[in-house]
Amino acid sequence: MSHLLEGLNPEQWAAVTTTEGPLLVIAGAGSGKTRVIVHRIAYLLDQGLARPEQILAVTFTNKAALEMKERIHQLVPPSRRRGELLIATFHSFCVRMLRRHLDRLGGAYTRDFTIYDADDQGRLVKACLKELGLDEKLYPPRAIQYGISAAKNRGETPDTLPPSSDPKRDALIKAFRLYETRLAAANALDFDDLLLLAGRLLRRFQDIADDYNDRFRYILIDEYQDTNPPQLSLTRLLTQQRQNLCAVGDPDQSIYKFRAADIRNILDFERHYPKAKLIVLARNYRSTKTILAAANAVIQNNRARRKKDLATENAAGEPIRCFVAANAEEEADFVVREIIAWQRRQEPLPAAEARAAVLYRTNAQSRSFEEACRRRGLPYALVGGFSFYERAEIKDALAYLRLLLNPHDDAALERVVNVPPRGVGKATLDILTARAASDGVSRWTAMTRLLEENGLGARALTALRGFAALIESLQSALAGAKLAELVRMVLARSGYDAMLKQEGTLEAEGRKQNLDELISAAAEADERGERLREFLDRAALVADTDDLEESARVTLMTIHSAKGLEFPLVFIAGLEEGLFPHARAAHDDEDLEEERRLFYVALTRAKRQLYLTQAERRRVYGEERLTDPSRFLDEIPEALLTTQAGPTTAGRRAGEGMRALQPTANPDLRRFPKPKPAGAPRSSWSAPAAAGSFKVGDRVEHATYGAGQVVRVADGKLDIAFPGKGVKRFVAEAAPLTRISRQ
DNA sequence: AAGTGCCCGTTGTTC
DNA sequence: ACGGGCACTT
Repeated sequence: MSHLLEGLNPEQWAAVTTTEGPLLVIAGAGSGKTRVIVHRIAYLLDQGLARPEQILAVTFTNKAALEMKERIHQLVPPSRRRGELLIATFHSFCVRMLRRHLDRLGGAYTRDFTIYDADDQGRLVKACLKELGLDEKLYPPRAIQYGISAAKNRGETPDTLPPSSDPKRDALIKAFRLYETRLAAANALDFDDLLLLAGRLLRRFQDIADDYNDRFRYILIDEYQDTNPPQLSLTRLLTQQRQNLCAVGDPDQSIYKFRAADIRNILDFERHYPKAKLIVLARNYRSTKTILAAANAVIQNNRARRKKDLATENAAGEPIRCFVAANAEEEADFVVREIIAWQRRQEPLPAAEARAAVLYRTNAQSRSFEEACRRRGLPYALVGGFSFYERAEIKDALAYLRLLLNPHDDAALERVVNVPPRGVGKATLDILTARAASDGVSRWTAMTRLLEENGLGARALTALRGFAALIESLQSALAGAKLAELVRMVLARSGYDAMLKQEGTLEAEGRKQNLDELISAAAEADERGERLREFLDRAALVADTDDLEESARVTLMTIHSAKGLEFPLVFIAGLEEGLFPHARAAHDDEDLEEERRLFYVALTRAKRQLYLTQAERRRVYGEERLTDPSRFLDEIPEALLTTQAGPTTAGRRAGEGMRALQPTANPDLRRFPKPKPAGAPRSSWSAPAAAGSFKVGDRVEHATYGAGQVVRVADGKLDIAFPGKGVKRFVAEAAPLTRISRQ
C-alpha cells in the first residue's frame, strides 16, 4: 500500500487518506487533482474500506470516467477490484437509476423512455410554438428552449411559474407546459429530466434512497464547481446517511453557468455539510512559473472569489508569446507554422511531449485552423463541431433503433417516417401531428388509430401501413438478433441501403461508409455484451470530447472542451474584444468574471509554452471587421510577455503578415474599417476557379472538406457533395477548389 | 411529393 | 458566408 502514497505531497496525502465524513478538496489547476481521486479510490480498495461496488465516482465527461478507470486499473491489483466500480457522469448514473426504477413514479413514463438530445429538444420546442400559434420571430425557439431548461433547473414546473401578462413570459410558460405534455406522450426525457426525475425517485421513495445510501459507502465528485442545483440535490440525497463525500473542484474554473452550474455549490459546501473538512491543493505541477504567474495575475481581477494563489517549483520557462495577425487566416497559418517548428524541435522526445492544442472561444473559429492544417499537411484532431453521432445518416439509423424500443418516440418517428421516401408527405404528417395533439397521444398511436379508421387517403394509408409493419417486424427480430445484425437489418429492410445505392453519388458512398462504421460500433457493443438499450444510451450521452483521438499530435477545440486536459504547447486564439470575452458576456459583471475564469482555464492548460494570438480583422457574419485586443491581454504583466516577430520558418518575406505585439491602436483605423483591397492576393493553395468552369459530375478537392463531387451548378454557386459531410454550397469564384478530374 | 430559388438569422460555451 | 425554412414550381 505504500506505493499508493508515494510521491504525494502532504496535502495530497491528506486528501487521499481522510476517508470518513465530508471532505472538500479545493484543487487548483494542475495540482494533481485527478491523481488524488485515483489514489483515493485505490486507497479505499487497498485498505479494505470499500469493495469496488460500494464506490461511486462522478466525473464531468464520459471520457474522464474512462481515463480514471484505466488509471485505477494500473494502480490496483485485479484481486482488489472484483466487483463493479461505478465511475460515471451524473447523467449516465441517473439513466441507470431511471432504467431500473422509473416505473415507480407512475404517470406516463416507463423504463423504456427515450433520451431527447438538444436536437430533438429543439424540434419539439419548434413544434410546440407552431401548435400554440406563436410566431418564431417573436419567440425564438432557442430562447424558449433555454428558458425551459433554466426553469427546470431552478426546480420550476409550468404550474409553479406565476401567470404573467408579459407576452414573452406567457409564451414561455405556455410552451413549457405543452413541451412537458408532448415529452410525456413520447415517453421521452430531456437531459434536465434525467437529473430531476432521478432526484424525485430518491426523494419520494425512501426504500430507493436507502438502497443507494447503503450501497455507496464512498462518493467522489470531480469538477464540483460545475454542478448545478439538481446535481447538488442528488448529491445530498445520495450522501444523507454516511456523508462520506469527497468533492473536488476549483471555484476559479467554474465555466458552465449557461448550463445552470452554480458556483455557490462549492463555495457553500461547508454550509451544506457542516462537518466538512477542507483541504487546499495549491501547488501546481503542470506549468512553468511564467505561465502560472500570468494565470494568477489574471484571476486576481475577479472580485467574487476566495483568494488562492498557486505556486510551482517548476522552472521559469519561456515567456508567453503574443502575435497579432492581419486576419483569421494568417492567425491560423502562424499557429500551424509554429506548431510544425516546435514539433521539429521536439523530434528526439516522445510524441506525447510534442502535443499541441489550439484553443478558441467559439466553435466557428475552428474552420480557419482546419484549413491551415490541411494546407500545411499537419494532421489534426478536431473536438466538437459535428461529431459522428450528429451526422444525418447516423441519426436516421439511430432513430429507427429508438423506435423499436419506444415507438412513441415522436422525434424519432418524425425523423424517419419518410426516410427513405415512402410517400408520407407534409400533408399526411400534419394530419398525424394534429391527431396526436387532439388525442393527447404519440404520433405512433395517432397513426395506429388513423389506420384503423381508414382516416387517410389510400396512398397515405398504404405507405403508413408499410411503415408500421416494418417497425413491428423489426421489433420482433429484436430479441434474437445481435446488435450489428439488427443495424444491418434496419438499413436493409427500411430501404435505406437501397436509397443510398440508387443515389450512386460520392456523397451516398460516404454516408454508407459512416453507416458501416455504425455497424462496427454495434459489433463492438455486442462484444461488450451490450443490449440495444445501452447502445442507444451511450450514443445519446457521449460528448464530443469523448472521442478525442490520443494519437493526434495537434488538437483543435473550444476552451470548454479543454477543461481537465493539459498540453506542453498551447495556443489561445482570437483574443479580441467581443469574441473573448464574448460580446454577450461583456455587459454583465458575473458573466464577465466567468469569461475570465474561462481564460484562466485556457492559460492553465499549458505546461511549457504558451501563445496568445489576435486577428486584427475578422469576418463576422460574412462582414470583415476590425477588432480590439482583448482586455484580458492587459491583465497579464508585461514582463511575462514577448512579441513574436513572426513565423520561425524560412521562406517568407520579412514583415509580411506580422505585427507588433501589443496591437497599436490606431483609432481612425478602428472606427472606419478599411474596404477590402480589390484583388487581394489569396493564399497559393486556392487555385482560382473561374465561375462556370465546373460542371455537374466534376470531382474536386476542397481545402477544408477534401474530395467531393459537383452535384449542381446554378447562378454562380456550386453545390458539392462531400462523402460523409453532406452537400455544401459555394460561390464558384471564392471557393478553395481544385479539380481532380472531369467525369 | 419532390425539387428549386430566395430570405433571413446566425456563432456562445455542452451533459 | 452559410444553412434552414418557406413559397413556388413540376
